[in-house]
Amino acid sequence: MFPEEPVYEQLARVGKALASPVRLRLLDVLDQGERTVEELAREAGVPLKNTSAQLQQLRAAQLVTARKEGTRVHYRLADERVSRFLGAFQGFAQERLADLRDAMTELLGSYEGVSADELATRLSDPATLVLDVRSPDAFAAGHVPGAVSVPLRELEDRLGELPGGREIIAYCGGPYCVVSPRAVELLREHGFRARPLEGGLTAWRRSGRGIRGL
Amino acid sequence: MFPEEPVYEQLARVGKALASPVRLRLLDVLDQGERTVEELAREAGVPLKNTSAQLQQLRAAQLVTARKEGTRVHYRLADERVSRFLGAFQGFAQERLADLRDAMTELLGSYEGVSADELATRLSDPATLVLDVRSPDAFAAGHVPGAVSVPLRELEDRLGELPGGREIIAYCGGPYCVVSPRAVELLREHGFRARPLEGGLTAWRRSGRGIRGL
DNA sequence: CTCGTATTCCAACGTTCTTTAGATTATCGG
DNA sequence: CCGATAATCTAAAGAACGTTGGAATACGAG
Repeated sequence: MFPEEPVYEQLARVGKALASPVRLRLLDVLDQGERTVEELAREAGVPLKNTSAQLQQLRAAQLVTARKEGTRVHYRLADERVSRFLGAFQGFAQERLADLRDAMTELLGSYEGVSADELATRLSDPATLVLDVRSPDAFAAGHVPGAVSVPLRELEDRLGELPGGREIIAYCGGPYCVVSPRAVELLREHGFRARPLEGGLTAWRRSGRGIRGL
Repeated sequence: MFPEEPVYEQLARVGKALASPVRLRLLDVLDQGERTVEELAREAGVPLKNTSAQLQQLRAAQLVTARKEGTRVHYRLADERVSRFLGAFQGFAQERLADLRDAMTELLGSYEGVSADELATRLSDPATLVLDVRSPDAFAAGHVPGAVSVPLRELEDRLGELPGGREIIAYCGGPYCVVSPRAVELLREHGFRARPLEGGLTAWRRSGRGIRGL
């Protein structure tokens, strides 16, 4: 009577993949670059067993692919279109749910961010310092060329290393990462001029610009 | 420790809305135009109670809005962006899941369809007949200007009414609607030249062209 | 005011999904 | 070959979701 059912069932497979906060977060981490299961679990704050289980589902929905190397398995988004769709999905959800926008401003504050385009033009400007405030591991896995790695944890102690006068552009992982706004807050309290990169490293990657591994 | 959680929870709300075959089908019907709960239930082949329950969820995710008129409630997609996103979602799922493409060709056959653009140019061509093979109710709710309503059920009996020589473009609801391919099959068996409209009335609507109510 | 219709609310059941513990596999280094 | 590590598989408990029956609401017609 309703032969379309299998088609909608297939469509729902993709929807289901996007239906869990844990999976969405894993996708956001992977959108910064390839990661092993262990790295993913740590960066996303999800128990390892669970991380592995959710990755199986993402793989079944063909959103990620795995590559085995020795004893560890590296996951990555299946291709660039997944990244773009993820961006569209997040944008769509944001324009739709006021609660989501509220949660974001509460989380991220309301610093006017720098766009990926603006960052690109500033890269060669000696009056700008680009600061990667993620973990050293994340930095090693891929970062904006020319960025300096200072994990947020160490930032307060290492303020002396930073040159005065230059404007600092701080970034972290994805569009919902809280780290760079925290860094900007700290920097401004100590008299630096600082702004966060809008959308984090993910936005940089999506804008088609290269990242540099270590 | 991981303050981003509420944000991902909100994102997942939208994902969850897309995680059920029933809801996806309801959205596809609504993408053709406004419908009451009862019409939706009938067109989608879902029990009325369940239809209502699922609509509550779609409303909570702000994908649809309701408008009360007398004793019945008319639902529609919240705005044009929902329709566009739905198209992107379906396209993304199709390019991703081979199983989905298989289910589609099994369901729809492999007639080369007419694009909405092509249909637009053909509308004024007297050598073309545009055939709406959906139910009279659906036709009344909105159709391609100039289209003739012949529900698939009646098509075989009314073949005599159709002019020979003209090419027939048959359409039904959304991209996964089986009705127009069936109609094309029937028409070709009886010697007519016929092709389906790619993506159905939904594609026509999305392409920004008007539809005519009754 | 009462009745009938369209829809929603509430509660309950069954199913599916998430999470985690325990066992298992695969690979590397010795 | 043995032991250690990374990841997965299996199974089971718990939470969330889909579905449906019965009651409730809201409205229009008479």
